[in-house]
Order: sequence, then C-alpha cells, then structure tokens
Amino acid sequence: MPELPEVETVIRSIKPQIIDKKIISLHVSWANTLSTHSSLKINKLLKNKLITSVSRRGKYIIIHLEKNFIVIHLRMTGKLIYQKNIKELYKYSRAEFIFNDKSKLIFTDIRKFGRIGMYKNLDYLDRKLGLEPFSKELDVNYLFYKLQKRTGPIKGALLNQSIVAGIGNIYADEILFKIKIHPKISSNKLKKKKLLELISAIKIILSDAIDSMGTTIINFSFDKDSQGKYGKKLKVFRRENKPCIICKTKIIKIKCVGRGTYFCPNCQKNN
DNA sequence: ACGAATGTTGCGGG
DNA sequence: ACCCGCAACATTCG
Repeated sequence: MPELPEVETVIRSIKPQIIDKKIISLHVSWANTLSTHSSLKINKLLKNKLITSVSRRGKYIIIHLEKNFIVIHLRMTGKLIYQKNIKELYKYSRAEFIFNDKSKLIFTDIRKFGRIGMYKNLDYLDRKLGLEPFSKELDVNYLFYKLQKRTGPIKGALLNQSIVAGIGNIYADEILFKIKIHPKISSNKLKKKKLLELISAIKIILSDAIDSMGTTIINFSFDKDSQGKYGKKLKVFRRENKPCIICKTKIIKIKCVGRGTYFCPNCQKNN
C-alpha cells in the first residue's frame, strides 16, 4: 500500500517517538517477517542499541542504530504503530520492538508481505534503488539514459524502483495524467522536453502528497489511525467512469504492466 | 459463492 | 539488460 509519500509520513510520525530510545528486544510472531536474520541473531545485534535516527530511502524505512541499520518495508498492508503504555493487542501484529522505557513499536501486517531486515550499511539499498525523486541529480540526462534502452510502457519505468525510487501505482497514474502521457507509451519514445516535464511532475505530485500526509484508500494509516488526505486530490486513480477534471471525458481503467491503471483517454493519447 | 482484484517486490524464464 | 508473469498472503468486491 504505501508509496513514498506514505512512507515519508510514517517516518515523520515515528521519528520523534523512537529516536534516542534504546531497543531492548524484538519479538517476532511471524518468522518470515525477518528477511536477513533469525530472531535470535537480530536480537543479539539489537539488544541495548540506541536509535540514532530514522530516515527513508525510496519506500524503505531505515532505523539507524549505532553500528547497524534496521530496514523495514511495509509492502502492501504493513503499518508501524507506536504504543506508549501497554494497551490493545493487534490481531495482525507480526513483530514488536520493545524500548527501554517500556514503550513499543508494533509492526502489523494483514497480508504478511512486509519485511524487516538488518544491515551494516546502506549499500544494499543503494545498489538496488535508483535516485530519490527529490535528488538534484534527477535530471533529464539521467532519465534519458535510463529510458532510451527501454521499450516497455512508461508506467512500468515509473514503477521500476531502480530508475526513480518511491513511485507506486497511485502516483504513477497521477504523474502521467499531469503531463498528459498515455501509460502504455514506450519509455524510449519520450523526448527530452517531455522528460523535463516528467521530472517536474514527479517532484510536484510527490511533495503535494507528502504535504497531505499521503493517500488513504483502503489500508494506509499512521499514528495508529490517522488518515492521509491526498485521496481527495486524486485526479485519475480509482476514478473509473468519473469525468476528467480537464475535459469531462470518462476516466477509464485498463491493465498496464499487470496493474490496474486509470487515465483519461482524451487527455492522454497514445502517440 | 467464488474468482478477481488490492497501494509491492523478488524470482524465474524468455 | 529488459520484460513479463507469478508467487508471497488476507480480505473485500462484484
């Protein structure tokens, strides 16, 4: 579920709550949640370690320890809930960080796709992921270089985390609508002038969505049950059969790179 | 009632 | 290197 704006919202909400706390233990109730270590091993590495920072890379949440990094991916339905005083139990709790002051960070995940791993540095993420959308290095030359050899649909390129990190299904559709590009147009067909618009749209849509604290449609929430407000601003995503806000043509839904894809067939022509 | 779809990623194979 | 289809899983929708 969460894309970059939702992940950014989550880290902004949990950072002040967990920074400078010491982790006592990590209790894992669904073993596959751990992607890199056994529960025993990760607990040895975590025990009494201080959280020095919390950050984000693409859609990954990074909890900085003194020597290591805990990396969390929420995938479709993962949530992080900070719990100050011992209270409710969560049916879908998969792992719980226990801090020195008895507070907890609870990782819940209905579909069990979310993962928690631990790394000595962030090379693993940097190798796998492309540029951050707000990076100054994200320019026309970089995008052109990445797209020129690709013949697949531009939407697939936007969803590809090794090009620009953090865009998912919602924002890919919104970005393409903003600059009137058909989602199935071949990636290498875009001229440099259009790539300049694309970069600008990526930055604008994502930063607007962050300002709205993300999009809540089905699952996303932060701070336990706060909802993102960007859902109200969506122009095409999940607006099938509703009028395009520009031309009143009905928004249609198709399959593109295996994903439900919404666009305006009049504003976003395939040529 | 049951197959399809759901905001993601990693894998295998062409 | 790229691209596609599928699997990982639980719930909701038509």
